[in-house]
Amino acid sequence: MGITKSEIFTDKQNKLAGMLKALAHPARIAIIQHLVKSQACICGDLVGELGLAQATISQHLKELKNAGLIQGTIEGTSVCYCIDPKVWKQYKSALESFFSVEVANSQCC
Amino acid sequence: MGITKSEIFTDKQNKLAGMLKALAHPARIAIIQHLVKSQACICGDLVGELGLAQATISQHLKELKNAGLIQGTIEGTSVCYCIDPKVWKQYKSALESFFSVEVANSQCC
DNA sequence: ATCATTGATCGTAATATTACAATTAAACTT
DNA sequence: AAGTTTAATTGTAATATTACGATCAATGAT
Repeated sequence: MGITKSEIFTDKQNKLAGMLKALAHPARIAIIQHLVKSQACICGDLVGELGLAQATISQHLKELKNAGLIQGTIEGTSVCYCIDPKVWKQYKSALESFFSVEVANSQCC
Repeated sequence: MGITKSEIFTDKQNKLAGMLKALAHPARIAIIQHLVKSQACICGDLVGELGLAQATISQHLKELKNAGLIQGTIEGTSVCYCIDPKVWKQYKSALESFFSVEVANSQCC
């Protein structure tokens, strides 16, 4: 039906999936990379950099904001976006611990 | 329009987004965790474990298979699924290098 | 005050995803 | 051979996502 049955999974599973989803789009990856590179930046920049319409970028920024990954502060007519280092580290360690499990090296079955 | 404009992003960005997308669902996280725990397992198991219909789980398994994360070998009437350790390590290092960039610790702007 | 700039929001269209019942295909069991 | 079991596939419905034009709200510039 297009709706995820969140209630049957653990909080951790839902949260991890949500984190991954927030970054599961090349535009959002590109935005994050751009923010990292310039350490602080303005939305208008991105509209020039990426080849997407202003409304579309604003939508992606909103998702990243909802995920807590970025913050925006109003700066005159423009908005200054940057990565929230605390949340970034949380993401990093959550994914690290997910991927750090040992996977059997033997052939399947 | 619902279609991602892959052509305007780099291969790396598209690939990374694809990796994240493959895991961006709690059911797929749960499947991976179950496979890790039991090191090798059978689909029927999962239908019992998770509370999803067989068709739905089969669909999620297909996506993980397309992403290269799991392999299935036919074993009589059932299929034995397990994680591909090589691809798993690729994911791990790709995400590690994405998250390893230093993010400014100062307040925004 | 008027105009320009910037970015959020609204409305809409196209496509993708999630979920499941029903069916099918393949291999085992009797 | 007939029936059973297992998992893939098909068809379908509901919802979500992606994208963009148009508009709106807020601030700055003239």
